[in-house]
Amino acid sequence: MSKEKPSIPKGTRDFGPAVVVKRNYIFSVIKRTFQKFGYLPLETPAMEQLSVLTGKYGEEGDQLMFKILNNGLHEKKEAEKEKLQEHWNKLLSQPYSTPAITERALRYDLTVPFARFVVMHRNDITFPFKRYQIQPVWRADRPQKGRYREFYQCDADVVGTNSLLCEAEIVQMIDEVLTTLGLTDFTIKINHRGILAGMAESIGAKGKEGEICVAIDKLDKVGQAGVRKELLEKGYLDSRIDQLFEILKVSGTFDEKLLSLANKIKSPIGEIDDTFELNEQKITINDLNNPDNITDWKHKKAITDLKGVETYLKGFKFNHFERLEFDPTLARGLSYYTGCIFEVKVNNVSMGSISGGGRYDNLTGMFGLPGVSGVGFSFGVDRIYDVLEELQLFPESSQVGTRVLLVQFDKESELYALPLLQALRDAGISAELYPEATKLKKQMNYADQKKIPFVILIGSEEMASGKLKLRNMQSGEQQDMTLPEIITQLLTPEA
RNA sequence: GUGGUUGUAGCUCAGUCGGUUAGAGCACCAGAUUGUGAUUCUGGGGGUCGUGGGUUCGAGCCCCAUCUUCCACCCCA
Repeated sequence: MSKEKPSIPKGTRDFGPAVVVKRNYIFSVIKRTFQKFGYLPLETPAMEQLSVLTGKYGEEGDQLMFKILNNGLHEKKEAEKEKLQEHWNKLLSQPYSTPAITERALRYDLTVPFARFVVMHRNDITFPFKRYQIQPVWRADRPQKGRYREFYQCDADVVGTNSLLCEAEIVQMIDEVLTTLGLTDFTIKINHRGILAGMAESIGAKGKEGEICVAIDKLDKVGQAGVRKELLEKGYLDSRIDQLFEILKVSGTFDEKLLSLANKIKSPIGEIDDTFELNEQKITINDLNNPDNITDWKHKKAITDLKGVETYLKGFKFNHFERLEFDPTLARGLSYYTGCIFEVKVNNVSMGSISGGGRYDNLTGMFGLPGVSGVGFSFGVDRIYDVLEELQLFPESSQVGTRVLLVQFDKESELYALPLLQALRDAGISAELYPEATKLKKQMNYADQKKIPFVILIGSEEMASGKLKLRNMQSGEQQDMTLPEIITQLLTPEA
């Protein structure tokens, strides 16, 4: 007999019945919306080949990946042991994984496996291909609030089209899901990798938008002073940082911000590229609507993409523009995004982003299928759950369960109850019979604990008369009724 | 990966300066009540004080290690 206390790995959780019911409610809202927009379900294995995943999420991602130890390692033949030892030493000496030790890993997100799927089945699927996927992913991150090592993502992605219609629909889906869940105060932030690249170039840091992004993404957290400090440490000059803040100083409506930024990043201030002609032409709102009028400038696409998304949304008569914010400081790290990027924040709750996504032009290219652009986003269910719990937004109706419990007294009443139980179930009422003829107190208590709203008592009197005793557990009222009457009553929605 | 934090009954937590047999509320079980839950009353069970070492005559309390929780970084859903 082991005295060992059972436990589960760090950052993982069990979900009890009450929690699963609520989680399923969230899943169902998300699924319904995805399907409404024409996305179909897909599932992929929990583990992928390590080679499929490595290098797709940057250095950090590679480190946070759960790698799977090859099986049979302890059974290797004597002759191979020395070689194996070598590999182990290599593995222990530095962050390096050898195929002799590990060649599989748990999936880190759903987008890369999806790209892998698309490439593998390129001949079987019709493009544009729209799929949604709701499965757990694993990251060896250190657990924190809203941060787990095993968590669910709900992805919707479409590959095989460049159309900004997809981006616009993503905004709509986010808005619809969160609104349906009862959330009202949230912000869908949108930005574009081209904006970030343009800002980097404008301060003479072409190609280094990575470290600039990491810094400015914290603007709302540590303020200008904090960002300045970080950039100074990275070797940027004060004057350059001033330029950066000047560019970021945008305000007003979506269009006003876009226009302001368009003029600020149209021409690099720093390290002038000889092949690039300084464009003094002032961009106007008209130019945004007819971008062909503008002579080409770097990162024009970022501006016209964002404008295009807005135009589609206006066409949809999207009426929640106050929730859509163009935020040039939004800098999502995932290394594969190339176009628009999204992030969603619920306001006035202590929780990071609950959704994010973006367009990626070269994910399938990494698997040998170039020229297939894709865009997608993901909901973090675990975080949405915490937010709904904090705001007490789970509806009572989302709590499903048994509606009526049959209480038995002895073998005779148990047998008598069986056809009744079946009839109730046939009528679509979730019903259960207490499986033992124990004391009434115990059976009633069971109904109470499970919050079963009705109990049917079947004793000798009831069997003799055919009138069953239906007890309302909330009010305590009971009345004698025939089975058809009971079924009618239970099917009537509560007033 | 860095810095901090937490762990005592199923749950939430007390536990004084290191000193006898570690407590409370809730929950659970039984009875009051052999055809009635939630309310009331009475009684009961339940602890290797996260784990492993150390200091001490003596450790829930002090020291070290380790695991876990939560938080801030890095990064991210």
